[in-house]
This record gives sequence, structure tokens and C-alpha cells, in this order.
Amino acid sequence: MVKATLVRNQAEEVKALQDTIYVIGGKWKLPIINSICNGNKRFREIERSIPGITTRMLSRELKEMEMNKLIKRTVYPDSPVLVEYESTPYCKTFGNIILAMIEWGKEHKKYIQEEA
Amino acid sequence: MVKATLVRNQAEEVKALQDTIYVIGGKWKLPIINSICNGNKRFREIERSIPGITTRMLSRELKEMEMNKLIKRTVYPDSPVLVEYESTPYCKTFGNIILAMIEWGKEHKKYIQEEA
DNA sequence: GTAATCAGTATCACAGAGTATACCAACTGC
DNA sequence: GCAGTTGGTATACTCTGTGATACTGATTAC
Repeated sequence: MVKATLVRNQAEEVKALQDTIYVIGGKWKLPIINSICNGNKRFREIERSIPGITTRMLSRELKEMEMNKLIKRTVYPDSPVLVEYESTPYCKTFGNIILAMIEWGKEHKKYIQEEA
Repeated sequence: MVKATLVRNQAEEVKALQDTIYVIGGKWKLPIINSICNGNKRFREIERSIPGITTRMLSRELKEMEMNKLIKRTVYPDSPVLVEYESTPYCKTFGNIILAMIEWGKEHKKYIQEEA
């Protein structure tokens, strides 16, 4: 009975976890968030700030992240059409997890290297 | 100059992040951690507890996670050879991140559905 | 007129993640 | 003897993520 209360919603929690991993997973999402939070707003600007990324990947990831409301895309339809990307306040709710993951990643590297 | 101190180690932090994502990424690692933390120890036991996983995937992921020291594999070479998997204390250092990701995942689902 | 920049899209190709299915040797139970 | 379990491995396949390259139409710069 104790166990029953401890393991409640297990399946649901795994799903939530997989959702989260899905949203920020892949090779480029975090670098993109990072770039935008660093002040880059324009497509080519972001592209240049992330070594190795292709326009195709950047385009796809930006779309997905916009759908997930991690970033906002604004078009200024003046003479030369201008597009700006920015991180949403919602994106920042992920900030603590990102920091925790950074710390864990650093420790993990040490840990694996030491004990190897 | 202020900026210089704010954006220090950016590349390194992105790498640490990607390391972390790599370690727990993919479709099955979190469900496996979850299953083991829930008390499942034997291979077939874990397999049965995760709907949809194949023996091949479980085998592969367990090996990788053992290499990354997230789990420990113990063989008891008695008459019928017995193998037990358990989460390491190190695995538990990831616990808070997992909890945070679960919460974020749940909130994210709500958020996306509401505003859609 | 030519080159360059902007914000992308289109097409093709490839490796790796994941799936499906069958199989193995050792042992237990009946 | 035969079926079933255990802890996996082997083989073959699909399918998604990622990469490489080229291209577009509008604009500006020289």
C-alpha cells in the first residue's frame, strides 16, 4: 500500500519526461536558445553564431521551437523584410533546469574521466 | 567588458549541456532509470515493466548506462546465473533534474494545449 | 550590371536510432 | 522428454535526424 502511493502516476511521469526531452532534445535546440538568449535576433546572425549548423537545421528547429513557444518570431514587413527572434519568458522557466544540466554535465565529464 | 564576463565559457556550457542530453537522451533511458528506481532488478523484469521496449534496445541502453555509471550490473554465478541491475548513488544525483523535467513537461503540456 | 545580404526552401544522401523477429545455452518444472 | 524462463545476441529492416548543396526573390551596395 505504501508502494502504491509511491509509484502512482509512473507512466504519466515518464511521458512528461519524454515530452521535456523531446522539446529540448536533438543537437541544436540548446545552442539556439543559448544564442538567442545571448542577444542574437536575426536568422543569419544566429546561424553565424552557431558553428556547424546549417540553414536547413536552423530553420527547422526555429519553427519547432516557435510551435513550442520557446521563442517568438516577429516579422517587420518594411522595405527589406526584417525578421526577429527572441526568447519568451516561458523559455526562461527552463533556465534552472538548463543550469542544473550544465552543472551535471560538467561533473559527469569529470566523474567518467576520473573513474575510467 | 560586462558582457565579456557574462558570456564567458558559453561554448563550454553548451557542450556540458549536450553531454547531459546525450547521457539521458533517446527514447528509453529515462523509462529505464525510472523502472530500476522503482525496484525492478532483473532483465526480463525491467523489460516487462516498460511497454514497447525490445530486448535489443534494453540490452544496448543498459550497457551504455553502465558505462556511464548510472547503473550497476551484478552477476551472481550461482546455479542459474542471476543478473541484477541497480541504480547507483551517482544516478540519484540526477534525481532533482528528473523531477524538474517531469514538472516542466507537465506544465508544458498544459501550456501548449491551452494556448493552442 | 554584378555581387552580396536577407530569410529562408528544395532536393538528395547518409548514418544511426529504433523495430521485428528469430535464435542461443543453461536451467527449472512437470 | 517438452515447455518455459533467464539473459541476452544476430540479422535484417525502417525511419528519422542530420548534413551537403543548390537555389529563390527581394533588396542594397558598388
